[in-house]
Amino acid sequence: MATERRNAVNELIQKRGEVRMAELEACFPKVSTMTLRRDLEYLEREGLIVRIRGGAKSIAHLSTIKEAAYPQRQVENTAAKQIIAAKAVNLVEAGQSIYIDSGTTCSMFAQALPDSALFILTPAPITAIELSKKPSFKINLTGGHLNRETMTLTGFNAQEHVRGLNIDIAFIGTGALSLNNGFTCGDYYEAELKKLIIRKAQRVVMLMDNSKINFSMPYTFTRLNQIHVLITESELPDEYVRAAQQAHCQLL
Amino acid sequence: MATERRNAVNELIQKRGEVRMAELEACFPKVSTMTLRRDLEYLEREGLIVRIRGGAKSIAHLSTIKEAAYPQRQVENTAAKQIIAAKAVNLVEAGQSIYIDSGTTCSMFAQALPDSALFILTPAPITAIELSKKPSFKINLTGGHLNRETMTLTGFNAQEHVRGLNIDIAFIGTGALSLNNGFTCGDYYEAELKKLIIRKAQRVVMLMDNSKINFSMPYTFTRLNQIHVLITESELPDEYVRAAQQAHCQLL
DNA sequence: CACGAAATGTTAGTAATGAACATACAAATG
DNA sequence: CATTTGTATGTTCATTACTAACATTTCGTG
Repeated sequence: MATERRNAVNELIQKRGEVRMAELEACFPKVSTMTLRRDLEYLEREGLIVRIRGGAKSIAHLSTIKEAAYPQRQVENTAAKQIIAAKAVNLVEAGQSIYIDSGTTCSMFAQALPDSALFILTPAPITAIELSKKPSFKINLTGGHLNRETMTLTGFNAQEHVRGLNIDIAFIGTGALSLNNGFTCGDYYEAELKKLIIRKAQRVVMLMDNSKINFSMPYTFTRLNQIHVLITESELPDEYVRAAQQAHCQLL
Repeated sequence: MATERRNAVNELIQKRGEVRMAELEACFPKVSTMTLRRDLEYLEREGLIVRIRGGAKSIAHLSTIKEAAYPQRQVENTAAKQIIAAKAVNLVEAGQSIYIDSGTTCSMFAQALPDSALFILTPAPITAIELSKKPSFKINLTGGHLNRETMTLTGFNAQEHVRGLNIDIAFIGTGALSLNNGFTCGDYYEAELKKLIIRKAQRVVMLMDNSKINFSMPYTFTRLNQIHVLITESELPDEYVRAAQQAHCQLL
């Protein structure tokens, strides 16, 4: 039957992410190349795959949504963010209830988490979708208005939502850090949400790559003395190390 | 400069979604085909595009995330759903406040909506992300627990959230329709949310492809007499047409 | 200025593709 | 029951797009 084979072809592509024509022919020796070609044509029309020269790719595999979501933003400092994510993962224990903020650094941290029993709250739909691939997570989105710039949910509803939950550890991202203004971000509502989370969480962990240092953005949402751990990819400048020590903020 | 041109090529692809080699050559007459080819190769390695025979596509455009999210689901009826979506779009007017349910049919409808001043509430993070590409929309997510099976937000929080909002038109999807059990779906919490929305909305529009007819799923969430419009891709069987007439439900 | 490295251009061979036509089979029609 | 229609498939073949390999230019750096 035609549709059975098509589904089989589709499944194969979804599973592998990408197949060459030759592989397909090997898997389906009973039908001709042309038939498989036509199957691919069909699946492409259905929006399940893209045909590339010599084979086809699964669209699902391609859409590691990052590009879809933060469109114009450059892909910067991936390496640094990976380091930060790796450090942060060690702070989490199975069974905990954690909050993961929006932003690329936090999103990488989310992806680095091992599949274990965790309750995860996040205001980032993209992170939620990524997380949903690991079946042990219980995922909760804050809800509210979706801010296009940051792909973050904010506003009255988001805050209402958070009030009823308990958070063991909050992993927060930041737009900037300066000695004068502390941790700052560019959106009022996001700042408010961060403040609320920081107040509610047992433990607050800030994830920040060093490129954020010595800048300020409009809204201060916390300072070194209110957070418990600050994770960066490498050593901070001396004045920040001193400030952190004074504020009893652990550096990782 | 090489990087400038690459960025320009990338932007062009991101803007158009897809370009043919010939178009690229027309846009960049100063460089050879081969250079453009190498640019595409580079952009592909960066994860920004996929090269297809004869040109390239933007990954951002492809990540019509639907498949990323409903992974295992079989290939179904895209054509039918497109027809339904096209019909439904006509019911919406600028300035309205609408609810868009989760599910592939509703998601296609969402994508078919023209960019106009609309307040849109949805329990589907995927739909929210899709919608965020159209800048005139005000997008609101219900929040709550993310159900992996359906990629839908449900639960206490989602319902709390909805209570405070006013909806002009609700576009609802369904798992099945039968004469005995009415419209049914497979998840208790989703059924509850749908019920609530149907109660709150001024007008209720059901989007359903005909393959859903004559089946039942565990939870009934509404019946023909509670909805105002039922949109399908083609004529319904006679007994359903009669039932709809009796229930004063418009068929489109 | 000279040198190597990177970017670009040129060419030619090849492999993938799609169009056109042919066949087989099933369903619909008379 | 014969005929028609439609769908799925196979086969062939010309076209085209692609890559690899090599040649040339441009650029940056000592």
